[in-house]
Amino acid sequence: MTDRVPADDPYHELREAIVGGQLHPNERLTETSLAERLGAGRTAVRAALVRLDQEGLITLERNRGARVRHISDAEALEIEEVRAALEGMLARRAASRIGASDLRSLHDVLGRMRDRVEQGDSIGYSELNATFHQRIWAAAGHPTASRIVGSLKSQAIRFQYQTALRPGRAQRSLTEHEAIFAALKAHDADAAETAMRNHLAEVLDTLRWAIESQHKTARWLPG
Amino acid sequence: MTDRVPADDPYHELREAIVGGQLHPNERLTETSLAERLGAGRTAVRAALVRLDQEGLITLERNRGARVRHISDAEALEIEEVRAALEGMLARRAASRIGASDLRSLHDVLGRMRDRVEQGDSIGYSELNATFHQRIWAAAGHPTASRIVGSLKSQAIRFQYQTALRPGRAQRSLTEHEAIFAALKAHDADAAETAMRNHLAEVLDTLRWAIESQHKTARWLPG
DNA sequence: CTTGGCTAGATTGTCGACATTATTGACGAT
DNA sequence: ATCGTCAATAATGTCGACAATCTAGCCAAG
Repeated sequence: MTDRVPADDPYHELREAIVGGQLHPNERLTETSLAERLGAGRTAVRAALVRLDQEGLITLERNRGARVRHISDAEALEIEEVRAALEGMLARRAASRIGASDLRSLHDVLGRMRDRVEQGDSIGYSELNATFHQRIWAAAGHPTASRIVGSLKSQAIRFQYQTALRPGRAQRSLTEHEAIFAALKAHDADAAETAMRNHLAEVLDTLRWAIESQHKTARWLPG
Repeated sequence: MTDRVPADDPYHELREAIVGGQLHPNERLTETSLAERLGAGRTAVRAALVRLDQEGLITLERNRGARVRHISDAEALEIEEVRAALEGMLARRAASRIGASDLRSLHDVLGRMRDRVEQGDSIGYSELNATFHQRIWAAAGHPTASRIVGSLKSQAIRFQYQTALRPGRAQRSLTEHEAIFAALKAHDADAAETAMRNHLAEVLDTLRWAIESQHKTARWLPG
């Protein structure tokens, strides 16, 4: 299998490396070494770095080079808040536009999520969770909001699995998703937005809890 | 007021030129001529173009150069929807955090808005309107959301004054802003979000109306 | 008169070299 | 021993030149 990368241009490769966790927060990125590793020229790497900076995945300081951006806990919470607002709107839109085939596909994902909960597979559940939300964005037919939400998601990727640590969270999360699905199936815009906002408010609370409990166990670890 | 330019680097200058309307939608941007006009090197111009592309203000096609991005009517409506969702959240946050001095400043802006309505000065009103909203973003203390909303605003700049064309709109807009202010002053988060969402729903409707009536008068003008 | 291919010009993409700026480590003063 | 200063080194910022690519206009064939 030839590692299917969206493209071999430095931008996408770097993006994958950051989002995929190969490059760690605060890690220094020197243009020449990146150019070497990616088999590209320094010019192309520079262009990629500018894009990633604008996208919020790295920070670019004049004459001081690039680092993988470290998203603070506070910032992660902010991102989650924005997601809540936008996904609430997307759910509302999706409720009135979603078609039968998208509903079936959502129902299928939901079923697989239920399996994962029963098997206690948190990682698998988190990934299906992401899929579930993405299907809703697609059904909403709102490129502008989807783009923004997608960008935010990759910034906060480091926190993706944190919420799964809380005991019993997966079970309740599943219930919340079922409520969202029901509202979408009924094409009830108000209910869909409410259900989505409720769900993401819970996620936000859980994230606060996860960050809090992390601070208790490891108070001054770098990271 | 001496048109305060953030810096003389090509990125900010180009940004100002696009947002300020000196460069028109779909206008071709050639690197050499830009470099000449800005007194900068082609390298710096290229970097600026990459940033502006990522920001959505221009489109950059490989080997085909850059153009000022044309925001379609549909896209403008999408942007306004996202703004509504985000500003609703920001108003909610602002309600619980806004201090006395920010409230005074908001009240002051509101007063000047009232003056403009009485004088029938639509342009002046629109600008104060923008100021009013920006003060709320600042009071919300939410950099992530503020950045996104600010970026969206500059993309949709072309539509800024469109809503002012509707007869009687300014008067009702003023009333809506007064409701927002009252909720903020009372530190009522729910009311603030509701008032802001109501307001932006009205703006969205008015924008739909403006676009509609424009299509009636000039059906196939390029643009 | 229209359509298709082709050439000339213009524009972008890439590379290498050099100037400018930060960082690191050694050295000497206190 | 600690701190401040300064040179050596490494990295970034900028420029110019050349290659690759697109665009516009011309010319011939149908």
